[in-house]
Amino acid sequence: MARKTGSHSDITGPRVQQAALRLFARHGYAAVSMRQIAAEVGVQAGALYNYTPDKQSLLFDLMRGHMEDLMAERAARGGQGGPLARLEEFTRFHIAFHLERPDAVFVSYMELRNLEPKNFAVIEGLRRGYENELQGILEDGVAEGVFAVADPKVATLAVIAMLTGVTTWYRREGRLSPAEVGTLYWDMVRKAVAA
Amino acid sequence: MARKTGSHSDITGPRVQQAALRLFARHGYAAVSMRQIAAEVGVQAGALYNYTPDKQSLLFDLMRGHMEDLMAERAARGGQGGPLARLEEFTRFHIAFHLERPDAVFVSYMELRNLEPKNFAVIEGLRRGYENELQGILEDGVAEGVFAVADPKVATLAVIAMLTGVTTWYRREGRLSPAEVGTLYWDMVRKAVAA
DNA sequence: GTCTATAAGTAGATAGAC
DNA sequence: GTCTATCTACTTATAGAC
Repeated sequence: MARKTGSHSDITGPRVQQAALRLFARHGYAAVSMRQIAAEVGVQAGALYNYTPDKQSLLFDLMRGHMEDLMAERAARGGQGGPLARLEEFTRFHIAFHLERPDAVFVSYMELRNLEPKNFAVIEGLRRGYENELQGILEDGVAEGVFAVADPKVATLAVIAMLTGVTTWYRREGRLSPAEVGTLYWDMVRKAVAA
Repeated sequence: MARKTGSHSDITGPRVQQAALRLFARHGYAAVSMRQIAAEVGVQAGALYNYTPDKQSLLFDLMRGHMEDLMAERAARGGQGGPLARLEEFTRFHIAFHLERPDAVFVSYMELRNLEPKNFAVIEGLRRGYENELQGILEDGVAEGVFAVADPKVATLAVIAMLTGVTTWYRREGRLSPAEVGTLYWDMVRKAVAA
């Protein structure tokens, strides 16, 4: 099927997503208007509705896409080796993945409140799946005696909070490379759960 | 000076703050209207302007109050003892203080984007002062050889992110008391920075 | 101190021309 | 596919009666 003259659908669509992500990350979902997004893309507000049924879907699609990327990359790596090796891999992966997508991370952690209940349930399900991966590693390590954590669930949430916090201060122009940051955090995670 | 008949200033004022805090925490600053706050208090929207010059001041006063409470309570305790004792005190204090004020914590960490530049600078200054307390403890411990942290600044931010993250999952009705949570986190912090 | 009424502007979303 | 124009509702903030 030949494309119609003047069709920019395959170009404008991704640009709408990018503009929304950028603006939601900087100012917050509720503070950003459809007109602002349109201006960033370079179209009028009405044109946005060729690419999204409404503003809420724009937010939900961004967050679902981010979480699905996260899960897909985890699945691709698969946990090889013992608990210690898997924990190191998880830690370095989490840091690297999050430092590559600061806007998506920010939106995914800050805008949960602005999801409609049904959409919230979907995102929460994906997040829970990711957390369970880490919890499984910690529980395996405890069973083998290489880790000592009094409460694997709390330890999981504590480690993820620590790792994700890196996005609040890391700057690409700063003194540390993502790999160096990964090493600093791995050192702390390793010791925190050590037997 | 006798109070005028019908004056509720000393009662309504705090109620406005409480309602704003509650609603900002649940839905976000940008998503909450002055009418919603007024409805929660039980007055009309116009009456709110007897207590705040504008919506932005409402947010700023809440955040500044929270940070000043935090700094005041820290100052009152003062760091006695060696680095290990001071770190334990800091950790347990941070957990307890944050679990007592979930709404204020949530607003203070989520709404930084919605502060006007001048207000943002004030809050950031207060936060920096708090972080410096922890960084000083870690640096003292490294100097004495009781701690081993490759990068005290990064370790400070990592520990604070881990501790503050407790507010995202803790529920009063849950299986753990605040003191028990404090002990779980202290165990991880202690090991994470241990020599 | 609180009310009602209102000003002046912006929101999300849609209709129809091109 | 994008535009202009518009609908309806809501926003912050103020003015003036009581």
